[in-house]
Amino acid sequence: MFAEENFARDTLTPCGQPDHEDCGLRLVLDRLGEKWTVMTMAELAAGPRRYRVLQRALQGITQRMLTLTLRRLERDGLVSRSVEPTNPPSVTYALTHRGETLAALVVGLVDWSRAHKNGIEASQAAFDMRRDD
Amino acid sequence: MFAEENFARDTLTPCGQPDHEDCGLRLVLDRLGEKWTVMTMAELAAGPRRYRVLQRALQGITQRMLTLTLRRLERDGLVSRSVEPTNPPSVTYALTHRGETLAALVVGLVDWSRAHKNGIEASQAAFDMRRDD
DNA sequence: CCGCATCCGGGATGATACTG
DNA sequence: CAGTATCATCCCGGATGCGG
Repeated sequence: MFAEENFARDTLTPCGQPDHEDCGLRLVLDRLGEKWTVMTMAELAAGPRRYRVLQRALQGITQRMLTLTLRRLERDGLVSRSVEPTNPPSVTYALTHRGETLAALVVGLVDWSRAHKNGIEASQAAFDMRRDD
Repeated sequence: MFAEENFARDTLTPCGQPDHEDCGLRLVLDRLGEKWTVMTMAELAAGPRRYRVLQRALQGITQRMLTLTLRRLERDGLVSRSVEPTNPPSVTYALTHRGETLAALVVGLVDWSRAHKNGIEASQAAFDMRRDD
């Protein structure tokens, strides 16, 4: 009870609860941690895309992973999937409103990554230097 | 140990394509995707912490994962590690300036997660419903 | 008190082939 | 074009024990 009374954090702590799992963080982080999720959302942030277009844009992704990634995003209500019963069928994916709000944050991460790429690589190199010597 | 466990090997995806700018994104996303990285940064965002304090705060983390997480953050120049040669030794971790700028974005994700937790769970339930029928 | 090493399993990822 | 299905692989991360 008094063991962890040092909880003066107001905004930053995940949830301030003993159990961090239920703050919903994992719900998002696990998805974001998947290999193609962020890049897929970034691509969709530019506008709706058809399956094949996405596959071409996300160089290196397999059909299986693209389908899997889109399904999970759809399940979370972040992406919508609309089928036009033409021949051959045409499936278009787009961000939902919820997806767009998350995508906005994701874009922040993307920008940060680009801005700090060199610095991070330098830090890593320095760190490895110190170790390998 | 860390050098041989190759951190840098598979962090870069092909991405040699002109259209997509993901190189450097993985550098950050892979780190953020790790299970404890975000919560660790969130905890450190509230102020410097000693090893044992972190372990208590991040309920459920093992020593191995805490050490691994901190090492990787240190390698990226996001966290600093300072040892005071007291007896027993005292090791304190803190966010670097770079780490603080990233932590600010991470906080955005945390807030977003909390705000959308219920909505996401509802979407998932609805999605699973439709599927099971 | 702080940190490192070994063993191991599960799940995410990948490769390939096939279908409406 | 837009997926499924199956099999193989690989790495994260958990449990545990040792060492400074």
